[in-house]
Amino acid sequence: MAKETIAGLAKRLGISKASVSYALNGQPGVSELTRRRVLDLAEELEWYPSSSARALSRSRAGAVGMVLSADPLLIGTEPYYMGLLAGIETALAEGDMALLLRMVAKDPAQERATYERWAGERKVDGVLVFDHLHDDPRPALLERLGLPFVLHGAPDTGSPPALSGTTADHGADSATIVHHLDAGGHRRIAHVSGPQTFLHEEERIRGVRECAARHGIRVEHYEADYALESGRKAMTHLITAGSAGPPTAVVFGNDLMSMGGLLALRDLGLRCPDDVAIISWDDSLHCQLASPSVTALSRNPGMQGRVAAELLLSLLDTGEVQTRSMPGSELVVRSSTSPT
Amino acid sequence: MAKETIAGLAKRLGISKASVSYALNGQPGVSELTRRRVLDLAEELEWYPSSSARALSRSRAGAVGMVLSADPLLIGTEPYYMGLLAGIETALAEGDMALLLRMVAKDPAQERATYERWAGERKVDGVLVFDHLHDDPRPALLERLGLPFVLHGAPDTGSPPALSGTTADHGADSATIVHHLDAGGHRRIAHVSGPQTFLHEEERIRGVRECAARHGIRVEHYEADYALESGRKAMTHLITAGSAGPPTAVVFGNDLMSMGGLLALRDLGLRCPDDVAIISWDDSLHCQLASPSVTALSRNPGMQGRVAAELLLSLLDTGEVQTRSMPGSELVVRSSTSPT
DNA sequence: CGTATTACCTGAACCGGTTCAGTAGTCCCA
DNA sequence: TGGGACTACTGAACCGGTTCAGGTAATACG
Repeated sequence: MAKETIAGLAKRLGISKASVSYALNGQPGVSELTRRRVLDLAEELEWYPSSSARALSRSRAGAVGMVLSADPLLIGTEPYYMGLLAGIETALAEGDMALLLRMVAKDPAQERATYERWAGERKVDGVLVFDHLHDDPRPALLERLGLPFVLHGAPDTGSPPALSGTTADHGADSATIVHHLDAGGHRRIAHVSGPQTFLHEEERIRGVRECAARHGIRVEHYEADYALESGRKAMTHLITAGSAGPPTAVVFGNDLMSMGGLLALRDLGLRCPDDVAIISWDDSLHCQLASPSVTALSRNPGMQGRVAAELLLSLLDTGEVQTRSMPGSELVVRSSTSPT
Repeated sequence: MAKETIAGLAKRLGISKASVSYALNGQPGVSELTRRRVLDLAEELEWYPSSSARALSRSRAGAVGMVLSADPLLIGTEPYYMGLLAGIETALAEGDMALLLRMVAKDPAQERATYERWAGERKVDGVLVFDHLHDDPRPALLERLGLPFVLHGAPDTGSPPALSGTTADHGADSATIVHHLDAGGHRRIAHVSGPQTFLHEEERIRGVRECAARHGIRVEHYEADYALESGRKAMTHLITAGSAGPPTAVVFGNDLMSMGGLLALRDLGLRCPDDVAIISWDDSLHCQLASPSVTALSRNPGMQGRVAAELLLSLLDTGEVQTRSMPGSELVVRSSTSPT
């Protein structure tokens, strides 16, 4: 229990520190016999190498960082993040990396300051970046800081890729959704997206617009901010601010907004799906529990986190910059688009 | 951008490493002039001290750990954890501590191994422990490992407290709930709790039983496991396995089980609250969105996390073992207990 | 005026690992 | 028999901070 050190182990075994180190790290330069003796002793003493000493001499922190930059309110209610986190942690644990988590209010300056600090202190070996923005300043910043990173939801920039990241086929997702609505006979739909500063929203908007055009469906776009209330407001606006007739179906950018939309319908005395159908771009327990239950695109956040983390690990390990596309999302059809 | 070191700064300024270190850490032994020069240069160069070097020489990791030990499925759906995390992170950030997060399946051996590893590697300065168990082996383990910890939901062990932790007044919470049901005229209620291995569940069960007895209310207890399905099963059992008449109100140990209960009622063709009222021991968006919306005890997980983290910080800082009781929970009355 | 005190500063040791250059010893083969 | 190659091992430097035990020089005191 007294804190042993490598020097201590060496003395006990009558060999040098160097040999102990080689033995522990599976490096050549020691006989099998010596290696066994070292490993056995380490186990017997329940000894582990000091992470800080190791980090110092290897100039490697043994940890990756992740800044969750969102409204504290949203963080607490958005199940997507938890799933993502779980996936990330699982992958990192397998690669023997620790996860440093930092939550900041939606404030670019704070996120930036965190990266600068982490890079300066060499506290993390790399970071996971989420929600790629239009003209995102973060890749350039991280590049300048020399901090390796993986961009979750990166643009597909051809090969070889310019930066490491995961890509999702938003066009295919859009098509899945629009096809489903088309099959349901909808001719006037609305798309309530998150902020267009997010690159993936831009792609989704385009995807929906183009696919709808091909099917001769009129689509109205409304920009909101992922919060429950903004979904409610969007729906109210779409129904009451009568442009050329209200939509018969509304696609929401996440589950919370979908819930808001549902509430708005109830307040307006309209029925879902009979009067207005609803689709959520994100599945979660909320969609299952709502009444009516909400048709949703299941994106498997756990898997996404896992893949992103694996990319980062291999980037740190081999320096290999690569992108990986997410497995296609699956549409879970529920009552909100199935007229009775 | 070239990675500066303390030696580099010292050379530039023509002074010794020691002086630079003293200046940076606000320690005596340098003139105000020198201190300013050092700080200015550090800022100009965007220099930060290497965390691993600092950790090594101070023998302090600058991080605290937290093991989230739960079903991956539950972690992803249970909003309580996210709120807790957000609170913890906020407090830690203010104290300049990093948060190391580790998620493991509900497996005591893995949690134990994580603590042993962290202690051995001196990777964290302390840990946050959640969900105090009956005969919890963790305090003794952490004591043996010499790892300071704060127990969230510790028993109130008089003064001076034996270990650092937060306490909640489960008796008062129980009373709040039972009073509300009593006022609603309920005479036969059921309490669907989480596993009794959790100390707080034990206290809740006792609290509900005793308070109900004082009011002449009959209470039936059912042990479940926090999952949606178990709530559903519990409700089904309570209604159909007719003991002396089904309850007119059911208290669920968390929000997920409450949702399950609601689903079961729907399946059984019963109406809430007219046939059976529901109260959740945990508030969340689910309770607000459900139809009917569910009366819930709001426990403010963010605040709880914050307090726990602050306790740990002060324990690490001053070594002071203390307990702090959580601000009382508040009952948010909604439709599920308000007959129309 | 001599000495004790203080303020400021420095060289060197230290934290606990990794790693490089170098030293024996062994084996092999011409 | 001698030398090249290989294996097993070691001492010491190094990573980048912190901290301790002095050492000046200036100031205070009797």
